[in-house]
Amino acid sequence: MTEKSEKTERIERYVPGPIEAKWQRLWAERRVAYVDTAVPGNEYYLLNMYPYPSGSRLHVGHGRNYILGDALYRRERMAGRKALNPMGWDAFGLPAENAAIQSGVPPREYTLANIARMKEQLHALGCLYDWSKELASCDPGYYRWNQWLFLRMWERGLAYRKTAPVNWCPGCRTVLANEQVVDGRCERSDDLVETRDLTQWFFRVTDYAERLLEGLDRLPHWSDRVKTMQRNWIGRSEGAEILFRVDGLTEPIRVFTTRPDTLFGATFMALAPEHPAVALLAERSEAPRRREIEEFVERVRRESRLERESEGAAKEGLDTGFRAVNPATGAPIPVWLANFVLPDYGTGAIMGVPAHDQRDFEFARRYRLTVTPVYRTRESDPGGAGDVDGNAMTEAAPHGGVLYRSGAWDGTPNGPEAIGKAIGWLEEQGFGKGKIGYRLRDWLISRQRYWGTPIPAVHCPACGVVPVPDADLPVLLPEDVEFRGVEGNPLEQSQAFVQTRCPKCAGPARRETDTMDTFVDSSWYFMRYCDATNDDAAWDRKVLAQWMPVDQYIGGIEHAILHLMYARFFVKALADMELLDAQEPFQALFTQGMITRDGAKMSKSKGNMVSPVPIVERYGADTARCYILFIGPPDQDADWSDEGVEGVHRFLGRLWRLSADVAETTGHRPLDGPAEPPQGDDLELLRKAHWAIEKVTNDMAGRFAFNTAISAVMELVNEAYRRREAVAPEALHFAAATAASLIFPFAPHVAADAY
RNA sequence: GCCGGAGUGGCGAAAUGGGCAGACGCACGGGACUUAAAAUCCCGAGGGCCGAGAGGCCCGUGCCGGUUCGACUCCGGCCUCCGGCACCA
Repeated sequence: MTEKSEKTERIERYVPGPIEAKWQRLWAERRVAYVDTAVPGNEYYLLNMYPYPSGSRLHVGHGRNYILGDALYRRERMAGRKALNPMGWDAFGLPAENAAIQSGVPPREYTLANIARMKEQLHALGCLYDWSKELASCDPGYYRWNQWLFLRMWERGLAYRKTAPVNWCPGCRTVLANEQVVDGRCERSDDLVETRDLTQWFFRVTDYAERLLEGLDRLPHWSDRVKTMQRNWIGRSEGAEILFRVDGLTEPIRVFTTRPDTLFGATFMALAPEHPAVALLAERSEAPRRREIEEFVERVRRESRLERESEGAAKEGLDTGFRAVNPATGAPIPVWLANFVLPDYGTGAIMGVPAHDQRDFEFARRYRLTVTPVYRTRESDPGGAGDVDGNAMTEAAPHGGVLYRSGAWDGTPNGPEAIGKAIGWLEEQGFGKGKIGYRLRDWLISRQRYWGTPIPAVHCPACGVVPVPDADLPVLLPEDVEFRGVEGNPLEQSQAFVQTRCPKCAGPARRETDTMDTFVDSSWYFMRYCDATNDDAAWDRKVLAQWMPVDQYIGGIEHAILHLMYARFFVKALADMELLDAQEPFQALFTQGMITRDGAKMSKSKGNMVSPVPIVERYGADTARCYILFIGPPDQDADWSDEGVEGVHRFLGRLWRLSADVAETTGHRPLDGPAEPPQGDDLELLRKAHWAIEKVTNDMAGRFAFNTAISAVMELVNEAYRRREAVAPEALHFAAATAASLIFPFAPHVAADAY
């Protein structure tokens, strides 16, 4: 081989493997990502949503998430920020338990094995984390504080038990939060969800409904999309609560309505079959009617959520025979049971105004109830003085026109004024008051499963439900449990766990066997990272004050409601307890788009997961990283195809060869020493370099337009490479150095090597 | 039904405080290097029409209108797709 071809050979061959191994080893050895969180100054807290280690393989969607985070993290480091980038594992949850049933491997073992493999893959992608702060929610050192925080919630009345109809998934044999029921089916197993009565633990999220809603206005760096989803979920509506006296009952029945102004048109009342007053009404009825009521209640409750809540479902009702009094007209109105009245919204009882509400109208027509319009418009009343015939209506009249048949409110135009008048009158007369209703319901956190944080409570026959004292934490998950997939919570098998002493009276007692929803674990893990090795407390408030809120949170849109709302609730509740100072957990949120495969979401069960590992093996981590960022704007969904990988790899090869060429001709590597100012025609290349600096800076700041940032560096490299024989070595030197710096956050290994 | 987002070449996509539409990349075509291949490099390309050629003309950012010297971008009205909520009183 001649000397020239040897040089050509060396320069033309970009072999990422050894380069990447070298830099990854150096970064790990030098612990470059380590941050002493107790020392203040120029902090930047970047966070990726911690992964659920359900399988051993990451897919390219995960990859996109972590690469995005790593790129931002490295940019902030380059800008001189003291950047914290921790990683951990959302390690509790049902799949590990199901795997145990199928394969006999204990959930802990299964989970730890998955964590080890996923960690390797993150490492192979060149993602840099401060592993000294690693946490796993299944570690007693973590869930101990989960239990501790639960006890604080309990002390404040924010954790409580109640018997309630709950969503029961027959497949998972556990209850689900409302949020985990999608289209009447279990979000995870897809089974039809049933309703069961169980005594369960709840967090009182509804106490924070208003603040969760208001807080959204102070989050300018969250997308409208996510904020809208949260607003819809909280579902605020203004209206009034009205008391209706019912013959035969001592207590009046409360009704929630957004249209108290139509009270004069309320011609019936309808209760949800689950309404507590229904039992009393049944009790006080004669035998045949009583049986009818009981049968109706039974029938509706047997319907699945899906059947009951689907729009086309027939409106079924039953006249209880009881009469309530319309407080405005003084007239008796019938009290019905109706399947369309939901037990857990408003008060579980409605006033029926068929003339002005389509649902009430349909119900009234079916059961021949009176329809009394109280608004008249010009169309329905051309003469201006006549009556609107309720019997002739074919659908509910839209709100409009002015009130009539409404006593002192007559003539008031439809709108806030009419509603205000009605509320004023109700309050004056003691018949009700203005009220704001929310769709949001309390968070059901009990799970009848093994692989979760045990709820630290003891059931004592003498003292009732007693909290486990802080000093006795953690309540450890027992190991003597077998997973056979039989009915019931596996935790109940462990006698050593279940049989205990009451912390209050020391008498024999039974330990609570419910575990916590894993969304509890993920509602505060970002705070634990800041003080991850603290054995005396969940965190030190002063340390936390330096790092919270998280500066930039990155994750999937699928967590737009559940996780993000619960985490916000935790921060607000714990701030009220003076355990921390932040009011919101995440200053800025970036939700990246999903990567689909032929339009379908990637999932283990569908078997359509694409792993980034083969790309790393074939082309190196830098190519994999740049390609995954290059496929499109990161906030947009993308359908996976690896057809463009070669192009990105060619680009990195050109950059590498360019810098090797510069080193060869100038005797330095591109970033060593200042170059002589280029002159003449070289200015064009210089200008291109400055253009790229500006473009990459703008694209990365706020916009997260990594695809166009990379394309700008491509342009710079292409131009420099094309003209490498024609321009002065100094100009080439400058262009190569600029390109290496700009590409560093995306392709750190090759860039570091070019330095 | 209410709310949010999107619609641009063969494909992924650029360009929005209004100013050359299609940067960058894939795939494609032509060429250089090579015995050959791989690798690498250079050139071409939205569609249509006219021209031997250099080149020229017309059309073109989901549809219809509007504002403007000028619109992918702003305004009005639709269509389609994606996502959230929904018998929520």
